[in-house]
Amino acid sequence: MTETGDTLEGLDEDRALLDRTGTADRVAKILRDRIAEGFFPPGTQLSEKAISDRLGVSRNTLREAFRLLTHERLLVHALNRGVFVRRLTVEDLVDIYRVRRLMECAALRGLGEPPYPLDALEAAVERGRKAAREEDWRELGTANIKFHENLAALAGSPRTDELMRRILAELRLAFHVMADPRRFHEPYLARNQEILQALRSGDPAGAERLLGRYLDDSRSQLAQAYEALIS
Amino acid sequence: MTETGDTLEGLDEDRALLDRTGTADRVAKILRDRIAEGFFPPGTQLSEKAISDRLGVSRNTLREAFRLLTHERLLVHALNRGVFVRRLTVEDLVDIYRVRRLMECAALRGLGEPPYPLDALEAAVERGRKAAREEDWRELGTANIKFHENLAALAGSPRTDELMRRILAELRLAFHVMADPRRFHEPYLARNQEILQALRSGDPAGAERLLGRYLDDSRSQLAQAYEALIS
DNA sequence: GCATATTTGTCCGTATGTATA
DNA sequence: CTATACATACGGACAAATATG
Repeated sequence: MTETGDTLEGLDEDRALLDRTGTADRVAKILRDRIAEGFFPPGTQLSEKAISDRLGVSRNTLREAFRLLTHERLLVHALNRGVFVRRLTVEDLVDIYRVRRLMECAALRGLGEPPYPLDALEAAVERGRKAAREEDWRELGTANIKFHENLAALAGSPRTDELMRRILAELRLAFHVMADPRRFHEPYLARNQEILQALRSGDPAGAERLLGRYLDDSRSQLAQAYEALIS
Repeated sequence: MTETGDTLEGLDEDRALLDRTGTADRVAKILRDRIAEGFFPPGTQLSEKAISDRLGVSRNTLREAFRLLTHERLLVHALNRGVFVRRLTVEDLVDIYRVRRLMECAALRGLGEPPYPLDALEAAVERGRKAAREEDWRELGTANIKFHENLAALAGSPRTDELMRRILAELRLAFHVMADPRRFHEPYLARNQEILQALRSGDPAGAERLLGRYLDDSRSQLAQAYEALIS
């Protein structure tokens, strides 16, 4: 039985987007978005033939797209068996939070004198509040992630930005298999606000403390629920 | 079969997976090594036809290898023009050192109580001393890089390890275009030893201070020389 | 600016190897 | 063990873009 068969429906609309720039990159973007929104859940096999037929591109081109996403760790490649949407282990989760703590705290610690460019952080919080009002928990999760992406961006390093994008995209793989998204996203909106407030008042050290606790709590909660889920 | 036979059974599959790496991966490794050793200097165009002919693989396979290396930032891809060995800008250099400072210092700061697992660091220093004795400056540069790779590895995070490997491979692109490699590698051997000594004596904070100065000095020296070189 | 040769982008058909039912 | 489905890798084809004279 193939998990692929039933989940190919919406791809026809994406076909229209296949104009301009490199085909493989465009295909990768389509698949990346599908994975990010949970359309292809972790564990799904992505069949070369099924998808290349549906998207109207050759298998060679699709394979190039697969390579891209494999390097972004969204797919895993089993030799002679094909590619599958990554299934995170608990160890992966723990490591992702280890890196987040390293990078996000280091970004705050490296700040100079206030004021800081906090516009993007304000926007992310506002986006989260709107999502919470509308009870759109997936959107709230995305907004929270955006907040921390922009937090790390305070380091002012393109490579750090890319690393954070990658690692948070990975983390989203875990979000999509959680049963009760509200419980996993709503409490952290207020805590993001606290962090932002500390930064606004020129207290990066305090913000770093809050952030450290935030990450520890989030990791514990997620890892615990995740462990129960995949066992 | 004996009970021993049963417990060893699974290993056969692992062995099979080990030798059976795909052609594209093997090609990528060949090219990666060539680039790392400076055989293909930055700016070189890598022709699809020339290389696929020479290596005896099809163009499609070679292109997959190119994709891998492009994602490792060792190659750049110009649409309809081909792939070229990456040419670092001064901004790239500065950003690489920004990330190094972030990651390496954070790794030291996150250390718990001594003693620490310093074997790999000792080995890297020893390798550097040997290279210095033999006046093999390229090898000394490699040893210094290994030292810092293992320094970051103290964080105990697979993702951090991978990031450091990638970023230090990028940095090597700059090393290869430097005129006087001795001046750029020899002074730092002693400073690595100092850092190691601080760690041995259970003083990670001191090691972090030394490391910070090391990175600042190295960056300044490299960026300055590099700027003069590419202008 | 133009015409030509070269190189890349994309796709196809096929033979072979591999895993799974 | 066999059959089936799928991935791997190759070589060839043609269009499109680019470089060269």
